[in-house]
Amino acid sequence: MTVAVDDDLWSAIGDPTRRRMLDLLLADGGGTATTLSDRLPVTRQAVAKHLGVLDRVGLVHVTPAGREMRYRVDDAQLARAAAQLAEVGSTWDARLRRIKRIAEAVQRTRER
Amino acid sequence: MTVAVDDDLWSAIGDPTRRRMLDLLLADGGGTATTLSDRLPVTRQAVAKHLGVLDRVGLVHVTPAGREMRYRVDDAQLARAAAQLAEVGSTWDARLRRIKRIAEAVQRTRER
DNA sequence: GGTTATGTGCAACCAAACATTGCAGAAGGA
DNA sequence: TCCTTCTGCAATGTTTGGTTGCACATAACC
Repeated sequence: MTVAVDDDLWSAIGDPTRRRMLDLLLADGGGTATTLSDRLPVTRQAVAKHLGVLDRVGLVHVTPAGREMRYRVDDAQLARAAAQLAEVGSTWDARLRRIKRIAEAVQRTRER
Repeated sequence: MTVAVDDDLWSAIGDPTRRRMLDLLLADGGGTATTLSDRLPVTRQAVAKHLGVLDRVGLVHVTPAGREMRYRVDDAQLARAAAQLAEVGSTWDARLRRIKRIAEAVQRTRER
Protein backbone atom coordinates (compact mmCIF):
# COMPACT_ATOMS: atom_id res chain seq x y z
CA MET A 1 0.00 0.00 0.00
CA THR A 2 2.57 2.52 -1.16
CA VAL A 3 1.71 6.07 -2.08
CA ALA A 4 1.67 6.50 -5.85
CA VAL A 5 3.82 9.49 -6.77
CA ASP A 6 5.35 10.65 -10.02
CA ASP A 7 9.06 10.55 -9.23
CA ASP A 8 10.00 12.94 -12.04
CA LEU A 9 7.45 15.50 -10.90
CA TRP A 10 8.45 15.03 -7.29
CA SER A 11 12.18 15.44 -7.87
CA ALA A 12 11.44 18.55 -9.93
CA ILE A 13 9.76 20.23 -6.98
CA GLY A 14 12.18 18.64 -4.53
CA ASP A 15 14.97 21.10 -5.31
CA PRO A 16 14.84 24.25 -3.10
CA THR A 17 15.95 26.56 -5.91
CA ARG A 18 13.31 25.24 -8.27
CA ARG A 19 10.64 25.63 -5.58
CA ARG A 20 11.64 29.27 -5.12
CA MET A 21 11.58 29.78 -8.86
CA LEU A 22 8.02 28.53 -8.99
CA ASP A 23 7.14 30.90 -6.16
CA LEU A 24 8.63 33.83 -8.06
CA LEU A 25 6.96 32.87 -11.33
CA LEU A 26 3.63 32.62 -9.53
CA ALA A 27 4.08 35.93 -7.74
CA ASP A 28 5.12 37.85 -10.85
CA GLY A 29 2.94 35.99 -13.32
CA GLY A 30 5.96 34.86 -15.35
CA GLY A 31 9.61 35.70 -15.96
CA THR A 32 12.83 34.94 -17.78
CA ALA A 33 16.07 33.25 -16.75
CA THR A 34 17.61 36.69 -16.27
CA THR A 35 14.84 38.25 -14.16
CA LEU A 36 14.70 35.14 -11.98
CA SER A 37 18.46 35.02 -11.44
CA ASP A 38 18.35 38.66 -10.28
CA ARG A 39 16.25 37.54 -7.33
CA LEU A 40 18.01 34.27 -6.60
CA PRO A 41 21.46 33.44 -5.18
CA VAL A 42 22.48 31.52 -8.30
CA THR A 43 23.67 32.46 -11.78
CA ARG A 44 21.48 32.86 -14.86
CA GLN A 45 22.90 29.67 -16.35
CA ALA A 46 21.93 27.64 -13.28
CA VAL A 47 18.43 29.12 -13.47
CA ALA A 48 18.25 28.27 -17.18
CA LYS A 49 19.07 24.63 -16.43
CA HIS A 50 16.39 24.50 -13.72
CA LEU A 51 13.89 26.01 -16.15
CA GLY A 52 14.79 23.21 -18.52
CA VAL A 53 13.99 20.64 -15.83
CA LEU A 54 10.70 22.32 -14.95
CA ASP A 55 9.81 22.51 -18.63
CA ARG A 56 10.52 18.81 -19.20
CA VAL A 57 8.07 17.79 -16.48
CA GLY A 58 5.52 20.32 -17.75
CA LEU A 59 5.50 22.61 -14.72
CA VAL A 60 6.33 25.66 -16.88
CA HIS A 61 5.94 26.64 -20.52
CA VAL A 62 8.11 28.84 -22.72
CA THR A 63 7.07 31.58 -25.10
CA PRO A 64 9.70 33.32 -27.26
CA ALA A 65 9.09 37.06 -27.12
CA GLY A 66 11.60 38.98 -29.23
CA ARG A 67 15.04 38.28 -27.88
CA GLU A 68 13.81 36.91 -24.57
CA MET A 69 12.32 33.58 -23.51
CA ARG A 70 9.34 34.14 -21.26
CA TYR A 71 8.38 31.35 -18.82
CA ARG A 72 5.08 30.91 -17.06
CA VAL A 73 3.72 28.29 -14.65
CA ASP A 74 1.38 25.58 -15.91
CA ASP A 75 -1.54 25.84 -13.48
CA ALA A 76 -2.85 22.31 -13.97
CA GLN A 77 0.54 20.65 -13.51
CA LEU A 78 1.40 22.69 -10.43
CA ALA A 79 -1.98 21.74 -8.99
CA ARG A 80 -1.09 18.10 -9.61
CA ALA A 81 2.22 18.61 -7.79
CA ALA A 82 0.49 20.30 -4.87
CA ALA A 83 -1.97 17.41 -4.69
CA GLN A 84 0.89 14.91 -4.49
CA LEU A 85 2.50 16.82 -1.65
CA ALA A 86 -0.78 16.88 0.23
CA GLU A 87 -1.35 13.19 -0.45
CA VAL A 88 2.03 12.04 0.87
CA GLY A 89 1.67 14.29 3.89
CA SER A 90 -1.79 13.07 4.76
CA THR A 91 -0.81 9.44 4.21
CA TRP A 92 1.98 9.80 6.73
CA ASP A 93 -0.36 11.54 9.12
CA ALA A 94 -2.89 8.75 8.81
CA ARG A 95 -0.28 6.08 9.50
CA LEU A 96 1.07 7.95 12.50
CA ARG A 97 -2.44 8.28 13.90
CA ARG A 98 -3.11 4.57 13.40
CA ILE A 99 0.13 3.63 15.13
CA LYS A 100 -0.68 5.93 18.00
CA ARG A 101 -4.16 4.44 18.32
CA ILE A 102 -2.77 0.91 18.46
CA ALA A 103 -0.19 1.93 21.03
CA GLU A 104 -2.92 3.40 23.23
CA ALA A 105 -5.00 0.26 22.88
CA VAL A 106 -2.07 -1.85 24.01
CA GLN A 107 -1.58 0.50 26.92
CA ARG A 108 -5.20 0.10 28.02
CA THR A 109 -4.92 -3.69 27.74
CA ARG A 110 -1.85 -3.69 29.97
CA GLU A 111 -3.58 -1.60 32.62
CA ARG A 112 -6.26 -4.21 33.17
CA MET B 1 5.44 36.10 1.56
CA THR B 2 7.56 33.02 0.99
CA VAL B 3 6.75 29.71 2.57
CA ALA B 4 9.02 29.00 5.53
CA VAL B 5 10.44 25.49 5.16
CA ASP B 6 13.31 23.68 6.80
CA ASP B 7 15.57 22.95 3.84
CA ASP B 8 17.46 20.17 5.64
CA LEU B 9 14.26 18.39 6.57
CA TRP B 10 12.81 18.93 3.10
CA SER B 11 15.84 17.62 1.25
CA ALA B 12 15.84 14.58 3.54
CA ILE B 13 12.33 13.65 2.42
CA GLY B 14 12.98 14.93 -1.10
CA ASP B 15 14.89 11.83 -2.15
CA PRO B 16 12.60 9.11 -3.56
CA THR B 17 14.58 6.27 -1.97
CA ARG B 18 14.45 7.90 1.46
CA ARG B 19 10.72 8.45 1.10
CA ARG B 20 10.21 4.76 0.34
CA MET B 21 12.40 3.85 3.29
CA LEU B 22 10.18 5.91 5.58
CA ASP B 23 7.14 4.19 4.10
CA LEU B 24 8.67 0.77 4.78
CA LEU B 25 9.74 1.70 8.30
CA LEU B 26 6.23 2.94 9.01
CA ALA B 27 4.58 -0.13 7.54
CA ASP B 28 6.80 -2.63 9.37
CA GLY B 29 7.26 -0.63 12.55
CA GLY B 30 11.04 -0.51 12.10
CA GLY B 31 13.86 -2.25 10.29
CA THR B 32 17.58 -2.50 9.57
CA ALA B 33 19.73 -1.51 6.61
CA THR B 34 19.67 -5.12 5.44
CA THR B 35 15.91 -5.70 5.70
CA LEU B 36 15.23 -2.40 3.94
CA SER B 37 17.67 -3.08 1.10
CA ASP B 38 15.92 -6.42 0.49
CA ARG B 39 12.79 -4.49 -0.48
CA LEU B 40 14.48 -1.63 -2.34
CA PRO B 41 16.31 -1.45 -5.68
CA VAL B 42 19.55 -0.25 -4.05
CA THR B 43 22.37 -1.90 -2.12
CA ARG B 44 22.62 -2.16 1.64
CA GLN B 45 25.43 0.39 1.72
CA ALA B 46 23.31 2.95 -0.08
CA VAL B 47 20.48 2.33 2.39
CA ALA B 48 22.90 2.70 5.30
CA LYS B 49 23.98 6.13 4.04
CA HIS B 50 20.37 7.22 3.63
CA LEU B 51 19.63 6.06 7.16
CA GLY B 52 22.52 8.26 8.27
CA VAL B 53 20.90 11.25 6.56
CA LEU B 54 17.49 10.51 8.07
CA ASP B 55 19.11 10.11 11.48
CA ARG B 56 20.94 13.43 11.27
CA VAL B 57 17.68 15.32 10.66
CA GLY B 58 15.97 13.34 13.40
CA LEU B 59 13.46 11.49 11.22
CA VAL B 60 14.64 8.12 12.53
CA HIS B 61 16.38 6.79 15.63
CA VAL B 62 18.79 3.89 16.06
CA THR B 63 18.79 1.19 18.70
CA PRO B 64 21.61 -1.35 18.79
CA ALA B 65 20.11 -4.82 19.28
CA GLY B 66 22.76 -7.46 19.41
CA ARG B 67 24.65 -7.44 16.16
CA GLU B 68 22.02 -5.46 14.30
CA MET B 69 21.14 -1.77 14.23
CA ARG B 70 17.40 -1.34 14.43
CA TYR B 71 15.89 1.87 13.03
CA ARG B 72 12.47 3.31 13.76
CA VAL B 73 10.66 6.46 12.64
CA ASP B 74 10.44 9.48 14.94
CA ASP B 75 6.72 10.22 15.01
CA ALA B 76 6.97 13.89 15.96
CA GLN B 77 9.59 14.73 13.34
CA LEU B 78 7.73 12.90 10.58
CA ALA B 79 4.59 14.78 11.56
CA ARG B 80 6.57 18.03 11.19
CA ALA B 81 7.71 16.95 7.73
CA ALA B 82 4.17 16.03 6.70
CA ALA B 83 2.97 19.44 7.89
CA GLN B 84 5.57 21.18 5.73
CA LEU B 85 4.50 19.22 2.66
CA ALA B 86 0.89 20.11 3.29
CA GLU B 87 1.81 23.76 3.85
CA VAL B 88 3.70 24.16 0.57
CA GLY B 89 0.97 22.33 -1.30
CA SER B 90 -1.82 24.41 0.12
CA THR B 91 0.10 27.65 -0.45
CA TRP B 92 0.43 26.80 -4.13
CA ASP B 93 -3.24 25.88 -4.26
CA ALA B 94 -4.21 29.20 -2.70
CA ARG B 95 -2.11 31.16 -5.19
CA LEU B 96 -3.49 29.25 -8.13
CA ARG B 97 -7.04 29.90 -6.93
CA ARG B 98 -6.31 33.62 -6.50
CA ILE B 99 -4.87 33.87 -10.00
CA LYS B 100 -7.85 32.05 -11.43
CA ARG B 101 -10.24 34.37 -9.57
CA ILE B 102 -8.46 37.46 -10.94
CA ALA B 103 -8.48 36.04 -14.46
CA GLU B 104 -12.20 35.46 -14.22
CA ALA B 105 -12.78 38.99 -12.95
CA VAL B 106 -10.85 40.41 -15.89
CA GLN B 107 -12.90 38.23 -18.18
CA ARG B 108 -16.16 39.60 -16.76
CA THR B 109 -14.89 43.17 -17.12
CA ARG B 110 -14.05 42.59 -20.77
CA GLU B 111 -17.47 41.18 -21.47
CA ARG B 112 -19.19 44.41 -20.46
C1' DG C 1 23.84 52.67 -40.29
C1' DG C 2 27.07 51.69 -36.52
C1' DT C 3 27.92 51.05 -31.74
C1' DT C 4 26.67 49.64 -27.31
C1' DA C 5 23.95 47.16 -24.16
C1' DT C 6 21.07 43.29 -22.92
C1' DG C 7 19.27 38.42 -23.30
C1' DT C 8 20.27 33.76 -24.75
C1' DG C 9 22.72 29.42 -25.56
C1' DC C 10 26.70 26.22 -25.58
C1' DA C 11 30.88 24.02 -23.63
C1' DA C 12 34.26 23.02 -20.14
C1' DC C 13 35.00 22.47 -15.54
C1' DC C 14 34.02 21.80 -10.17
C1' DA C 15 31.92 19.98 -6.15
C1' DA C 16 28.58 17.48 -3.71
C1' DA C 17 25.33 13.67 -3.51
C1' DC C 18 23.68 9.04 -4.76
C1' DA C 19 25.17 4.53 -5.66
C1' DT C 20 28.35 0.83 -6.49
C1' DT C 21 32.04 -2.92 -5.45
C1' DG C 22 35.36 -4.93 -2.34
C1' DC C 23 37.05 -6.04 2.02
C1' DA C 24 37.42 -6.64 7.04
C1' DG C 25 35.48 -7.17 11.66
C1' DA C 26 31.87 -8.61 15.12
C1' DA C 27 27.96 -11.42 16.80
C1' DG C 28 24.79 -15.62 16.54
C1' DG C 29 23.77 -20.50 15.25
C1' DA C 30 25.24 -25.27 13.67
C1' DT D 1 35.10 -24.15 16.22
C1' DC D 2 33.24 -23.15 11.75
C1' DC D 3 30.04 -20.85 9.05
C1' DT D 4 26.65 -17.65 8.26
C1' DT D 5 24.93 -12.98 8.67
C1' DC D 6 24.88 -8.24 9.85
C1' DT D 7 27.68 -4.29 10.15
C1' DG D 8 31.19 -0.54 8.93
C1' DC D 9 34.95 1.57 6.17
C1' DA D 10 37.40 2.84 1.85
C1' DA D 11 37.85 3.52 -3.12
C1' DT D 12 35.42 4.47 -7.20
C1' DG D 13 31.86 5.76 -10.61
C1' DT D 14 27.90 8.64 -12.11
C1' DT D 15 24.53 12.14 -11.83
C1' DT D 16 23.22 16.71 -10.58
C1' DG D 17 23.52 21.55 -9.15
C1' DG D 18 26.58 25.25 -9.86
C1' DT D 19 30.21 28.09 -11.91
C1' DT D 20 33.06 30.66 -15.52
C1' DG D 21 34.00 31.93 -20.27
C1' DC D 22 32.72 32.76 -24.83
C1' DA D 23 29.89 33.38 -28.98
C1' DC D 24 25.69 35.05 -31.05
C1' DA D 25 21.32 37.54 -31.73
C1' DT D 26 18.16 41.30 -30.88
C1' DA D 27 17.02 45.64 -29.16
C1' DA D 28 18.18 50.48 -28.01
C1' DC D 29 20.78 54.64 -28.63
C1' DC D 30 23.78 57.98 -31.12
